[in-house]
Amino acid sequence: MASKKATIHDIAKELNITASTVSRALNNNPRISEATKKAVLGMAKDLNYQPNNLAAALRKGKSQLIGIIVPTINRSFFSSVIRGVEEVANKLNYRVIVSQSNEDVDNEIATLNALLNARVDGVLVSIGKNTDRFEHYKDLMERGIPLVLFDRTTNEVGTSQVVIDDYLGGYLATEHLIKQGCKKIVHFTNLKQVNIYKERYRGYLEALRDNDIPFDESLVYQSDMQLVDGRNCTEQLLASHKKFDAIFSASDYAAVGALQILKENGVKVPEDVALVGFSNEPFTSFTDPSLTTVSQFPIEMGQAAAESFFEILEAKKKKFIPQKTVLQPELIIRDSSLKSGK
Amino acid sequence: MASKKATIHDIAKELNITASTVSRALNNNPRISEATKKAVLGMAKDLNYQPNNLAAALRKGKSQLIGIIVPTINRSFFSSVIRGVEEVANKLNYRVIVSQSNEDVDNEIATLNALLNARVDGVLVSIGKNTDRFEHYKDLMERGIPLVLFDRTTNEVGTSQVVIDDYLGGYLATEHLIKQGCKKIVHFTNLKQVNIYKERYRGYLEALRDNDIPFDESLVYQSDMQLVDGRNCTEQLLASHKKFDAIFSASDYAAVGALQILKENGVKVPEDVALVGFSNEPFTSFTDPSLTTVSQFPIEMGQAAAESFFEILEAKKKKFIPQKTVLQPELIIRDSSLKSGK
DNA sequence: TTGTAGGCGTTATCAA
DNA sequence: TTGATAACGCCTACAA
Repeated sequence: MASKKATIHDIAKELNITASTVSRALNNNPRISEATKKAVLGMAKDLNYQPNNLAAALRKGKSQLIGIIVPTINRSFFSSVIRGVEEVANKLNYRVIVSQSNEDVDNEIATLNALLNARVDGVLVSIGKNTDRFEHYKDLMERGIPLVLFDRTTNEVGTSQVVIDDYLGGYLATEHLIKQGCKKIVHFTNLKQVNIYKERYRGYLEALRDNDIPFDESLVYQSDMQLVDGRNCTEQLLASHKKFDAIFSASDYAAVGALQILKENGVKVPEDVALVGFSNEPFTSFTDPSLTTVSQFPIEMGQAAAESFFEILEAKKKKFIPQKTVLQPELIIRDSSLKSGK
Repeated sequence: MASKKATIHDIAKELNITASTVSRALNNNPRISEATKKAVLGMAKDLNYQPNNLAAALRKGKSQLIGIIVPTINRSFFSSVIRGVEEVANKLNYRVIVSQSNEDVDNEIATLNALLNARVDGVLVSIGKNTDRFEHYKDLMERGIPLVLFDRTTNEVGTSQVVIDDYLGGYLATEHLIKQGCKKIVHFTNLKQVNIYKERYRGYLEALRDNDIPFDESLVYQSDMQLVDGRNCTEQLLASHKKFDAIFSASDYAAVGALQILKENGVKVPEDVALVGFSNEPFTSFTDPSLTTVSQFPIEMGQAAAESFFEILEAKKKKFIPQKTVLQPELIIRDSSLKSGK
């Protein structure tokens, strides 16, 4: 008896009641007797009833779907964030649709529209590196669709954000290197793009100042912060014959690139040069030496983003004041920065 | 003028035509004049019309949504597969919903039901390690809902599958080690669970036989194949004082664990022991030495899975014969297995 | 080529 | 506590 799917009408017919009653029974509506409720639930099971969320969504004007846009899903950090969102969302009977922008603004807009067409109830976004237009997000706000930005955010759109304290992360990393006795600390960063790097840089500067270490601008290298960029910057660094005893890279990928070049050139890590990355990508514990880095607690970030989303949803009718949730990062100390020996 | 969302009725009203005409214009129905079509498209743009896919889905009985279930999203391999699926799906105006089973059967069933409630048009699944029941998938088949299994599959459910030739992968890896002069090749595997490991093991055996290398069962170590398992197995291996000159680990994670223990014990890789992993996880190019491994072309696998899905969808009315798509793996040779020196 | 009418499955409103 | 009715936005026979 596969036949067709059972609907609330089928249940109603069997029980000689109406669909509205069935609907109420199924939705824990208080205006229903225990007896009929029990009967309905039993019949629902018998008929293997599966609610059609689509119909409910159409009627209610909400889909129980949350859209997430990330630059790329293929990155431990982002997939962990997604996982965090799912954990919270699933508990509240929401599902998650994921799309990638591939760091492209047009793609970001297209994918956003696709999500809207799928009638998501709201969108969580980590904006792409090159995104310089935000009209599509402002539109969203005007249309009253909940929007939460996480990790890579902007203040241009007046909505809730979830970030880690990148400033603190940069500070902790730099301070740690200073405590290891480092005085000439190179910094790899990318100040032209998203805020997160600027904040980490600010932490770096502040830690230097607090410890009376003179800032040397020539020790700051800017790039796209991929592995290959870390390699290139380190090669330039070595070729320049500048003195340095540490590198704080605002990206784990660039840090690994640095590690490779240093080793290839016989520079010992951490003995000659201490090294710290940022993000706690899984591979940082696999390198030799393992890489000191800063954990951003991606799962917690996802959870916080989801919670922010639901807060907006709750507050929809009242006026809502956008919140900025700031998570604390943690320095994960591994071998690449431990001068004190084993 | 934010007001409410425009519907086809709004467009119709503006143009003094009916909603059905608008619908036809919007859906490239041939029964429409070029003139009205142009007018409708123009007005749609003016009113910033966004189609309500929900309503269309309800009416048509299909949602343009594909559900994907993976053991964990936080794994380069799986997230790349998802990306591959997205590429194909998005082109055909389908969206993707992702869920994780976390390697748990009950979770797998729950998540499957959630996807069905979201009225996905079909499901792509990589089954969990511990999944030993398949009724929920058989149900799916009976209900005529397209199902495609990928990577971790089973033959218990008569549906299309997409896998790589794990046997060939195991063969290539082992053969490569033999060509490097290795004769005592340890194998890390997990034969109690999913097929993929059995196939890799079969490739290992066959390569040994083809090259007249005697098989020594005591060189096969079984575990859960995580990093820590690789460490444990390698410690046991060293403690046993067996002679060996290579390790072929059916998982990159276990291979990295092996690499760590070997180095900690002063065993040189590749000079003393050559090492090959499996999956081409990104970190395999970051280790020192970089890790020889087998690429499974996850993006291509995702694309193939999506294509299989659409084939089933197309053929829905006719009888459909399940297909097994087998992708060819590729050996990625890096430093960890190159005895011939730099 | 266009219009009419009905319904996809559910829920909200009103009345009983 | 339950029933009747309409509506969410769209698509599709069928009729014109």
